[in-house]
Amino acid sequence: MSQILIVEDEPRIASFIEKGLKSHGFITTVATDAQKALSLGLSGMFELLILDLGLPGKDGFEVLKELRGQGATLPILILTARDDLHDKVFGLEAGADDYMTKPFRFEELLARIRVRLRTVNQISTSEQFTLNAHNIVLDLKTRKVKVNNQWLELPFREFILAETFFRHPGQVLSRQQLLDRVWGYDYEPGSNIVDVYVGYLRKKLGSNLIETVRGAGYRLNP
Amino acid sequence: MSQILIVEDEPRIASFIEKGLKSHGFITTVATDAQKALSLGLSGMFELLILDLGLPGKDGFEVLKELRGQGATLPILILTARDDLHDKVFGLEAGADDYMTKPFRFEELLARIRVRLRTVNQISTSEQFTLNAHNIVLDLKTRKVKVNNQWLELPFREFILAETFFRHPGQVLSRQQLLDRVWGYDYEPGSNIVDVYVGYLRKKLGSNLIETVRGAGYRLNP
DNA sequence: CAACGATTTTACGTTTCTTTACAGAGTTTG
DNA sequence: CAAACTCTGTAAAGAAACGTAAAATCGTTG
Repeated sequence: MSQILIVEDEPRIASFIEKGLKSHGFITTVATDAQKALSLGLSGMFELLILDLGLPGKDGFEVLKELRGQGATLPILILTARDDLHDKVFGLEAGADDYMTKPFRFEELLARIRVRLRTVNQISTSEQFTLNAHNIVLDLKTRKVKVNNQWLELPFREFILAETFFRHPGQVLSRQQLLDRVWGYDYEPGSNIVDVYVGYLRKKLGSNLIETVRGAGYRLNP
Repeated sequence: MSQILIVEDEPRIASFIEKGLKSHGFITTVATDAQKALSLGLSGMFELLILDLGLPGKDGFEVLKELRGQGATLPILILTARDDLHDKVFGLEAGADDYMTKPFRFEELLARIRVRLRTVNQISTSEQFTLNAHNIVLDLKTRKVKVNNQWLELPFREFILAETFFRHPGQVLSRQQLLDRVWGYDYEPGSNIVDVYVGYLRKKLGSNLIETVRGAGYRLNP
């Protein structure tokens, strides 16, 4: 599977990304400063680079320019804080292939990585575009759901939440897990937004689809 | 009957699981460290593995990865402490088939084991989805109860307690046994919660269903 | 900017679970 | 047999978890 280099100095975020990618079969390496980032990035070992522009001393941007200057061709996906719009624009001009603003949802990072890797490895890794359970079909491309033989479009959050359940049928998913995956890693804790959205899904997809596991979370009835 | 490998270093829990499984006809082996777990897990002798991720030194996770890395295909059911849930968010997908948080009820462990073994031995062991006695029917899937020809939904604890009685008709079940099976193995002793719940069931299902055996416990009147 | 849909928070009602307290039934013992 | 004690039954209070309507916020679009 693909080797991915993560350039990130905040341990919490680095760990968030690393764990998630490893569990999806990627091989990851973390570089915490510009020096390591450069040497590893130029080594040719990696198929994709995730670069946090918020490195201390604005080094992230330098790393990007230097890598491209030295002829590195691997896809580079940059992470920026939301208010650093400025950085974002220059980042793309300086050779980044894509960017995400922090905080971000893990699933979205994954999707963007897949897009970039697919353009590298021409071999389209026969991906699945629908998920189903309980006579319900999720179409991952159109964000539509077939329920009672009727196609219905779901809002963004609702769809991602549904997708998460459908990817882990029968498994108990805690509110925190769902927050991480659907809303992002640093979402305000103590919110009941997961409950609210589970309610929306039950209303639209049927009330016996997602069952409550008291004290633990929710589970897709498989 | 099936051979099950239990990887667990806490003797109390290992014994809790082992006794319960043996009494249900499984053949069990306990491994108390990562080394034994690996060699036994790879031996091909076992049809299912119960793995405590809380092994000393975070070894549990390594064992999981190593087993899958070496090509072990047997179903793996992991146990985690509730507070470690977050840490293990991604570990779940690293090859485990199911997981439970500690403390857990024995009946639930049993149910999950049955599910996993059914997918291995394709021979669907025509499982029973209802239990009945005294003109009362328990529907194990919907958690509903038919009494006086009326379907009635029971709260979680009440249902599990009822199920436990129905699975052992005529047998005296001590308060401790019921605590272990319905509430979990480390529930605070000295509580009269079993009495309270027996009271609930009597009120809902009829007062002559469960009889008191003074000084010993309760028994389902068969 | 008004209108709209999506998202998030707030607030509160409901259900489920647990403890507590005490009444009453049963047992033992002097 | 009555007092003392143990065991059981149950009401009620309290706590925790969950569900959801409605208000507030945010972002987009005409």
